[in-house]
Amino acid sequence: MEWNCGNVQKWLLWTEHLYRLPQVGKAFQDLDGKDLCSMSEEDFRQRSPQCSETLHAHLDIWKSEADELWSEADSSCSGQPIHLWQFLRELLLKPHSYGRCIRWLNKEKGIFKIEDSAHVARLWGLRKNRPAMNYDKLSRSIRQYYKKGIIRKPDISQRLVYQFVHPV
DNA sequence: AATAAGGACACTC
DNA sequence: GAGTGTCCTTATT
Repeated sequence: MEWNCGNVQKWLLWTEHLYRLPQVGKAFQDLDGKDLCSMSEEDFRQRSPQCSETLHAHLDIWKSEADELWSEADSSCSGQPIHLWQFLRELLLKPHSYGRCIRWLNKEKGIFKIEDSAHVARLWGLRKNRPAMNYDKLSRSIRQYYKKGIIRKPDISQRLVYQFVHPV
């Protein structure tokens, strides 16, 4: 609801890339976030007959995750390079926003579980501007941390459960 | 089918 | 050269 026309265009660009859509930005040039949110699927159809279904569905996903995704998109504009382990820490520090997709199993020991791998990967992709990010690739990066002593598997290995070697 | 481990290579800073 | 991102094979759950 706070987006200006530029934010809308950025979202469109990202969505085009994600779903390999043709460029539709021009058809939405004059819209800000409020306009976009008030659009029905029929409204989308009038502006972009080819992509209306995809755009409308994807906007629904964003609406349902509005707070968290807005903060991600916002910080990616002026963002410093962030490491994956720092990003995961950030999410874990905000259980109110992210507790449904990643949470501590044992905060003292730094053990955490990724409850929704696709969601966490999507958030990471947003932060890094990598629309093609998924859990396969995110987890590969986590594994790189094993030999660096940043993250490891807990003593009793469980799916989607990792442990920070140096808990805060 | 999803996740896990790690090699290999490309890319950006 | 670091830190991924991408792709892949193989094994495990």
